[in-house]
Formats: sequence, structure tokens, C-alpha cells
Amino acid sequence: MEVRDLHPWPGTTEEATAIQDRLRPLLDLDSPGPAAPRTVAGLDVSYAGDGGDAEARLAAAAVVLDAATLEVVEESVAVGTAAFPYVPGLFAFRELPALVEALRALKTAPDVLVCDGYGVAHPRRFGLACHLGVLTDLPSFGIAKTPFVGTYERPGEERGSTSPLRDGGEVVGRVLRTRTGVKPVFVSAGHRISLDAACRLTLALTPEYRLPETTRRADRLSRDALAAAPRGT
DNA sequence: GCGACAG
DNA sequence: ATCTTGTCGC
Repeated sequence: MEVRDLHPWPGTTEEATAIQDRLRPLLDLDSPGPAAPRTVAGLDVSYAGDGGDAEARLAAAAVVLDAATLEVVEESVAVGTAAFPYVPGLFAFRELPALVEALRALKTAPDVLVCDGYGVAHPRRFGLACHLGVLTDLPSFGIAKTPFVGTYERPGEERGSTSPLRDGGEVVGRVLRTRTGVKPVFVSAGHRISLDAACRLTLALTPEYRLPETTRRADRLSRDALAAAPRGT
């Protein structure tokens, strides 16, 4: 599938934040999103050794699932190097090159992108899910495992319970319980999809575990790819 | 100024 | 993200 180019690439944190500020106006945060997506792509990245280092070896995976049956439709992996040091708020720049490479290798574009991290629930309202949304122009949202920005109340214990994630006086996401009695996940819209649609899809993708099948499948694929490529393949 | 801080 | 033992529970 087609993905917009990444240049200019930032060399400093100042340049990186400038890029986020320049791309943010391109976001579509009003579209409701696909009513019934046929395919959904899960994205995730695994690291070798200390994943906090700059230039750490990594593998990015994109796994496309049939939204109805959750069966794998297509897979893609790209082994590479962390393209930026880990800086909260600039996290996307670490994995973007490898993720884009994995996406470009897909034969057909999925209907939605499910990212491992945040969308607009970000200091400058431009997390990884927003960035990938703009680069692909596909509906995209993020599912994070731990809090980042904003405040929230603990949602009910039942699967499906939610509570708004607020930051700076606005709702930037939703804390969603995907499994009864299990720690919730943090969902935020990225591009061309509503928070409601993102949460509905998240529940549809989590029939058994806390994390969606999309990210679980991508996590395993990226991990296996790293193990299978001891050097640079 | 001092912590906190997606993965 | 990754490094790790034991432990509680279905």
C-alpha cells in the first residue's frame, strides 16, 4: 500500500516537535469512521537488548485481520534500527521508519490501523496513531497499556465499562475495560475515526484477552522476526 | 524548580 | 521496550 514519505526527518527534539505541530492540522478528527470495517491492521514493534537506547535493533510488524472472524489476512515485518532516542511525546519517531516499511509491503490497504500507543491523548495532540493516520490517510487510533497524559476515574470492573480520559479541559480518550476484573486499556482516536467507533472496534478485537488480537498477533510476529534475524537481514 | 513520562 | 522468580487463580 501507499504511505507518504517521512522527510524531513528530525535530528533534534526541537525539529521533531516542529514536525508534529506542522502535521497536526492535517488530522481529521470529525469523521465517524468506517461503520463496518472489513479488515483491521495491528501494528507493534519489538526491541533487542535495551530498547531504550538509540539505534537499538528492532522489528516492526503489521498484521491484517478480518474484522469479523479475526483470522489473519496478511502479515508484514521489517527489521531495522531505532530511528530516534526514546523521549516521551516523541516516541513515534523511534518506530515510524520500520512501521512505514512494514505497511508499504502490504499488498492491500487495511480499513483501519490499530496502533500500540496513543493518538490525540498526547501533549501536543499528535501521538503515534495520529502520525501514522496522516502518513497513510487511513482511519487510525491507539490503544495504550499505561497512562500518559490526562486524568481519569477508575472505570467499572465489568468488560465494556469506560471512563473519560481528560486533559486540559477536554476529553482526549477513554479508559476501557476489555476484560472483567483486569486492568483497563487507554483508547484514543488518531485520524478519521471517532472515539466511539475506536472503542467499539477495540471490544470487537478483544474476545479473550486484555489486548486486542491485532496487537497480540503483531507482537508475536515482531518478536519472532527479531529472533530469526540475529544480525541485519 | 521538581517530578512524571506511550514503548 | 527489555531484563526476571515466584505466586495466585481459573
